[in-house]
Amino acid sequence: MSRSSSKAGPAGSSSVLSQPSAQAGGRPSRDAAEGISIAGVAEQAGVSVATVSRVLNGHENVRPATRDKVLAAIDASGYRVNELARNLRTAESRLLLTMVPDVGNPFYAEIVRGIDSVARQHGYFMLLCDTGADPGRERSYFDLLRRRRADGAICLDPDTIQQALGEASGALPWVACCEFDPAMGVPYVGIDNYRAAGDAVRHLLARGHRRIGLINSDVGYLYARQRQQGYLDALNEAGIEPDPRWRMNLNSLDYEAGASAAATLMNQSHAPDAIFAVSDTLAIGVIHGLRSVGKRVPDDVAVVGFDDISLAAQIDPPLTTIAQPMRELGETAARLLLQRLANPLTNVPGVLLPHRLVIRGSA
Amino acid sequence: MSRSSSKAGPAGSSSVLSQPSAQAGGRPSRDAAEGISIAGVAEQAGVSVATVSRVLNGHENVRPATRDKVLAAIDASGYRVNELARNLRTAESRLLLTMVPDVGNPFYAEIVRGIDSVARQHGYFMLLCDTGADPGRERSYFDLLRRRRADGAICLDPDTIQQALGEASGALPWVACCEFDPAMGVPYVGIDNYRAAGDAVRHLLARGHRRIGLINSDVGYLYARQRQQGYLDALNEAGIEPDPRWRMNLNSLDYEAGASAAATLMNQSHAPDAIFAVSDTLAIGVIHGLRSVGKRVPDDVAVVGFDDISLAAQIDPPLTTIAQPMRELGETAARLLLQRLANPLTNVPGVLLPHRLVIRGSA
DNA sequence: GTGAAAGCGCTAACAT
DNA sequence: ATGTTAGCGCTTTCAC
Repeated sequence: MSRSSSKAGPAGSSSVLSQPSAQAGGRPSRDAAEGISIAGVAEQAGVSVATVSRVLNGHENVRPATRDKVLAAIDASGYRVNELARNLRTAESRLLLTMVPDVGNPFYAEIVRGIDSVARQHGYFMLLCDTGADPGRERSYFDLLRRRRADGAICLDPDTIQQALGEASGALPWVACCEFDPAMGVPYVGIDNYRAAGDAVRHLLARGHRRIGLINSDVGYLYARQRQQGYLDALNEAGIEPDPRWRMNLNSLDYEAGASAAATLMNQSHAPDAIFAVSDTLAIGVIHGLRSVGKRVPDDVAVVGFDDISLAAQIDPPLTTIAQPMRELGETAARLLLQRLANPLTNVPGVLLPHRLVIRGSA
Repeated sequence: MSRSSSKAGPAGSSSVLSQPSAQAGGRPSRDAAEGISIAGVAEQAGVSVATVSRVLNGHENVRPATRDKVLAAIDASGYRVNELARNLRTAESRLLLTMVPDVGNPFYAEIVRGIDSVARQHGYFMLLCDTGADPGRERSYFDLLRRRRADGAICLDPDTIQQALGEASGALPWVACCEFDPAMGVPYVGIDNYRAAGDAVRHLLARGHRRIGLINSDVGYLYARQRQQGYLDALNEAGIEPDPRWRMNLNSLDYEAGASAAATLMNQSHAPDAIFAVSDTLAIGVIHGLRSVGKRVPDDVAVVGFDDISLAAQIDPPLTTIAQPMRELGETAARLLLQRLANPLTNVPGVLLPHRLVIRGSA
């Protein structure tokens, strides 16, 4: 493995001169024990590399006796396929990448599980990339795809970042999940954020609230802009003029961010009597923040969240929220990607999954 | 597990010529952006592949004019290095893997960030693997390492799973984080779980509690066994005979698991008046479960958690817990690994980081 | 059924 | 400063 460090360059470092190997073409040094190749197995088994390759790949036309010899040699030598080489040959890596803005947000966890399970089911590995919603990091992960180290990718990063990837990336095998702009021409799966936000607000309205605040995430997210519009329109339809002072955009979805936003929101004369937070983590922070300024939930201020992470049911009071079908979102994203991989020419569709209002104690 | 390559593919890639056309402004792309190799660039630039390789790798001895020609050709062709080939040649992938039992547990998020930041700082990519604490999955991810697709790995999975990897894996470049058995001879970083658990229990004792329950995770985790021992010994030292009915082992760290465990625990005659949960997520569930059976925290039952995830301060009541230096844990693990990669021969040490009791409202 | 040999795309000696 | 060329370890025709 790479244990025989390569920085030392060729032949120098590991004094173990393996084979005369006279030729030019400085090979990275490697020690024999670790680095047995298919050729070594072939030699040990007294067959050709082609035959070894055949048994490795389960081809039919190998005599059982031969197969056994090879298997024995593999076993004895502890040989492992070097997939780098295999992939170079087959031009596929069987790796799928999933880019998320924040692995710490529980919302993504279930989605990721969905992706992972269908990927694995189809013989792919899914590897998670934490981009921190940073364009530079996003870009470098995308390069992994561009440079063939992964076969495909699923991106949950902000719309604005996706756009910045450049037009060239449109040809790459990736799909957008949860955060997507249909106009971008990339396959996607997500929910109808506009309508979902409207549903949340209409629930609050039905409960008799009129001064409804919105705690939103960064406007770099298209979903944030859509949910805001849903919020605005629902209010307008109810004949309510939305007060700009009831709205906040946060660049973090952390609990703390929600808590201090809530405190800020309440610290004004005409404060809201209900708050719609676009993420459960935010909403949980909001409840905490409300409590810290002496407000009771839902009596003084009602709170509605978004996502329905598992924690939502556990806090006090249990959170009323808009549920997203997270597992399915992930599974669908993976299927879309696999579909695109299998046939690069077909036009993979965008799909919208249903959301659902879950009424619990907070509103 | 060797997987025979699926039928998907190769034929498809050649027909890529007539690709997207989806986007407007449809100037026919003058090259099959997919297929160009270093040889193509060399040809376009009128130089040899060696020269192209030189400018690609920033070598000195290239005349500026030549370099420019090459750069232009690269630019015009949209060429990207095929890292598979590069890696095959250099025998390193610059990929680091991190295996976690559950990406959904917030405890791991900060650790992962720590790993990621030092990895990136050193020119490595860190990719996350969700093993679900499943031996099979763990094993297959480990194969990525074994088969050279990653240069190194950091494992946070249960001790029992680590052991099952087999002796051969001892030679592989990986380190254990948070969950480790010094006897295994693998570099590690973590905390003193035995002492930390003792500290938690002693705090409860100092608060006057005598019937202290333990809600623990699966015994497959060494840390669970160590914390249980710490709990037991602390009780014994205080002259208290630990009642086995106060102890539970859960195979999940989910909130729900904690909630129902708490309910079960309280549903007995001589119920605990305090509970030590070995994870904050569990503890939060415990508080919820306690509330659902009519117990107040901390008045009726005190609760101490473990980890100090950011949520711990946000719930009601704020959670008293044992803080682990998560970020540092991750950073240290990454440094250990890098160290081992740089010099496979040095004996990388195990390191223990300090924990700390954080007293808040729940106990 | 098995082997010989041609590359996959790249890097690095070794020439020039 | 640049070109030639030998592989890295593997899969896969094409012979036998």
